[in-house]
Amino acid sequence: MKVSNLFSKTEKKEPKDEQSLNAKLLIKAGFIDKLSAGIYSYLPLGLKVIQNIENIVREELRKVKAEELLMPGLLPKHNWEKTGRWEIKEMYKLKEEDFGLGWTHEEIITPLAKKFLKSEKDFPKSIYQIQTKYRNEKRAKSGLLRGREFIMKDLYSFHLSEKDLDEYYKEVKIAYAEIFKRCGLKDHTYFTLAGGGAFTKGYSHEFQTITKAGEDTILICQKCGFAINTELKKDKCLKCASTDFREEKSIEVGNIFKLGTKFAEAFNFKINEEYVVMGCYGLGISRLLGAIVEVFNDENGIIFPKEVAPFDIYLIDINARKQANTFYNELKEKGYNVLFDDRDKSPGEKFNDADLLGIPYRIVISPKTKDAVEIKKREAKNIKLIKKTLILEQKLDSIKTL
RNA sequence: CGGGGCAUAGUGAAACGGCAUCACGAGUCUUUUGGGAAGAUUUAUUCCUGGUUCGAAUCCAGGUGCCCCGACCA
Repeated sequence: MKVSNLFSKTEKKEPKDEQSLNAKLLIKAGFIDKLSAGIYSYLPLGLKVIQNIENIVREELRKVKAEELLMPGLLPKHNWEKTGRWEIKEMYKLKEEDFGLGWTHEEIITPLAKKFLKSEKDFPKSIYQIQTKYRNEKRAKSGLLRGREFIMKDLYSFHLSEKDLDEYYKEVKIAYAEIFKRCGLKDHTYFTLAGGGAFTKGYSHEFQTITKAGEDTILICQKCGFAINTELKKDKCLKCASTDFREEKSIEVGNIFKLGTKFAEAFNFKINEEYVVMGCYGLGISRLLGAIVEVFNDENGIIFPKEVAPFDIYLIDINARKQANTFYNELKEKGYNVLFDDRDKSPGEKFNDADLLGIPYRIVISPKTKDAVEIKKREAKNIKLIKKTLILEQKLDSIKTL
């Protein structure tokens, strides 16, 4: 991709109508555009990151044998009356129509599963979707961290016993940990015990990413690392009984619930006279983008972890357009995702944009560099001179001197 | 849903009740090129509705939108 062909352009100034870091940086860099409070467009650059996150989620969920489907977003009142959740304030309802916009999908997936899962042989089963959700937030805030419209992955599992659910729940927990690790958030994300909200009366587990922009507060056990959401107000670790906690602000990026038989009862979903046991597992895709930006940035812009970055390399030429164009094509042939800044702009402006966009590697070609290129990791201070052939022969990540 | 703040060009800002101005961006042309270049030129129903006034971006009333704090929640 060439910068001159990009749909979006970077802004020199931050938007004045955003206070949160993730929204400021993502708008300034041209990843998203605000339509209304808590409602954003994902521009081509932002969508690339979203798709990278989605693909990580898909790959990890494949490992726990979940199948992907897509349910409607426009949902009939009928289903919600069965569970008594039509009156929940978060649901956007259409005036004079018995429809509402989907904020979660238990009411749709349960009767759908009942239609296809007919006998013991069909269990266990887990299915998920990645979809735009709508929630009537009284106060949308913090950019992508709390929107009225957002992208969410919701996975639902169906079991014939509580024990089987427990086992699957553990598998999903591991898959989630892997997802957050690949998104670069391993050291910032904690498995946390929390309340059940509108989903279950029991406990739920959250994946909480530490950031000052977060709206939750968690207590992290200093002994075993297990965390508890302060909404529960426990005074000792439920895992190791230690009372030594560290308090942190955090944002919930994933949440897993054991729904039990609540929804199976509402829709009379039984196998061999026993209600089906369900689990549900949410993960905020767009919120994750916001959280990543909140965690990884500096005064010059975003610093994307490599697996989610929109491109691998930001290529700049200084009075060497032709050589850069050749190298651009060579890099592409080697499988790199390259963003080539081919604009007639001053080098300083290109350096600034390279930093702002947060692409992991920046490569500069100029008459000075000859058969080498200048290469710099986004977070590094120093520039290295590396031969072109070396970069084309091996993977960038495996070049030790970088 | 309670409280506070704000609303002027694509973006960011200025203008005492008296000609809407500046910077950047974007378009065209010329010259430039190692951390946000230079010149010329083009680029606006001052959020909406009503009121006060000879005259309103400015004052008043109502509305709408956005941000922040609180309550609530992925």
